[in-house]
Amino acid sequence: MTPSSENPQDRRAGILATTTELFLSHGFAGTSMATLARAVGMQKASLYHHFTSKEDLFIACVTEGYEATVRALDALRADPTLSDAQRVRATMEELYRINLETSVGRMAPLISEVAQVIPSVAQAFHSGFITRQYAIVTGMIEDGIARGSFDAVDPLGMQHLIFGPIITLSLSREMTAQFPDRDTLYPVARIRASHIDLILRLLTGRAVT
Amino acid sequence: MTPSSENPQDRRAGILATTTELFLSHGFAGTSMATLARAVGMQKASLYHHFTSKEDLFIACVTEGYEATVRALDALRADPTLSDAQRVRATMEELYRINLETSVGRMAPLISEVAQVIPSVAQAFHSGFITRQYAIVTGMIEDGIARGSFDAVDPLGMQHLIFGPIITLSLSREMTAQFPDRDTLYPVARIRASHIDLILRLLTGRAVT
DNA sequence: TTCCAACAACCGACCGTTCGGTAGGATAAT
DNA sequence: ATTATCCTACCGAACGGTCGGTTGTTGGAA
Repeated sequence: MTPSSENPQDRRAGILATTTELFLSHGFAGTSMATLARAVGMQKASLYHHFTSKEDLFIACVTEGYEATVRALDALRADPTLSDAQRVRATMEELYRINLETSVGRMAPLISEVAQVIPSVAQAFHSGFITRQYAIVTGMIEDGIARGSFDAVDPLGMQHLIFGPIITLSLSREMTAQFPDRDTLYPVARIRASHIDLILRLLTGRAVT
Repeated sequence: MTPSSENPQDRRAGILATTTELFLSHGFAGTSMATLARAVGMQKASLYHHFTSKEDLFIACVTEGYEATVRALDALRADPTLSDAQRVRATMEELYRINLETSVGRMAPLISEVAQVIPSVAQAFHSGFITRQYAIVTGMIEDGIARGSFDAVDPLGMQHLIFGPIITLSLSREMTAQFPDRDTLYPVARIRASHIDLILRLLTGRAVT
């Protein structure tokens, strides 16, 4: 039959994008290969032509795609045109975007589901995505403290104070995805603004930049 | 065969405790009724004698058990022997216990997995557990502000700053449950102490009680 | 330019296994 | 004798995965 469309690189990316959405909404065990194949417009056997197993497909969904997000954060950390407070603000806005709007950012609950069955994917996700995000932000705060821009706060505590509300907000919105009043329960813009304000207040002692 | 043991109330609670652990570690779709039955020491058909369906069993796991946890928080809020700062500190310590050590506190990722398939359970969990936790803490902060004990911070922002790191820590520890260095990556006692300290600093302006 | 082997992509049909759930009988306490 | 509890045995459906075979594309030899 026809190669269906476009170039093979885009095809693979398209399959991953579609299947990732289904994994996110129905879980790993709750999504069958037949369902995935139908969603990308092919038969199950054809999907097995592209990926050797369901596990292989899932690992590809998780690992491919977070490289770009981490690079964006690295760029912010190295940006010399920003003040330390501006850098933290811009980074937090990017973290909200990554963890609420990209599929890789919404994958943490999914990873915890399969962590016991496929331990390697938990390792890869944690070291490749989570740890690197943490390191960038923690380094940013330590830089600010060293330069005298920030108060001498505990970087570990600040790290959890920055990431905790963002990741939990992502999880809360997944959990309430089909609630009619989700945006009232969890208003992203207002929560983000308040969060950033409070963090900067802690870092710079009262000033809101 | 014999009624196996003890009184029927404890029996049901025992079944729920065991199956909840399995649901938590392998997900809803990833845990079969046969596996659950074997874990509680009976045959699948016998488990169906106690619960009419897998969904029924799961809903019981989620809904039964969070009443006690919410009552403990209510008691803290009403305790007149505590200062406002002490009350927040004691409440946060209890929140860490609930969300890290009790099974109901670790269920958020599980709920998000089944939310699309069983919408009612997401509704019940959210209104019966999440919303009530939030309301207690938010009310506590508003009380403190009204009494002049706390600075005039945004209660919504504070709510997310308090719950976010706790729920995320719970999720992170689930995700890294089988990592050999989990307690080094996520040292609960140190994170909790730092978290409480930073929250009180925001509320009382610098003082650490 | 033509031909054809090699190849990636795809399909319908099928494999053995496991799924959630049910029927009917055995056991044991009351 | 009744009732609650548990069992073995079974059902149709769905699961992950494999099979042999068909199609369009491609590139090099004639």
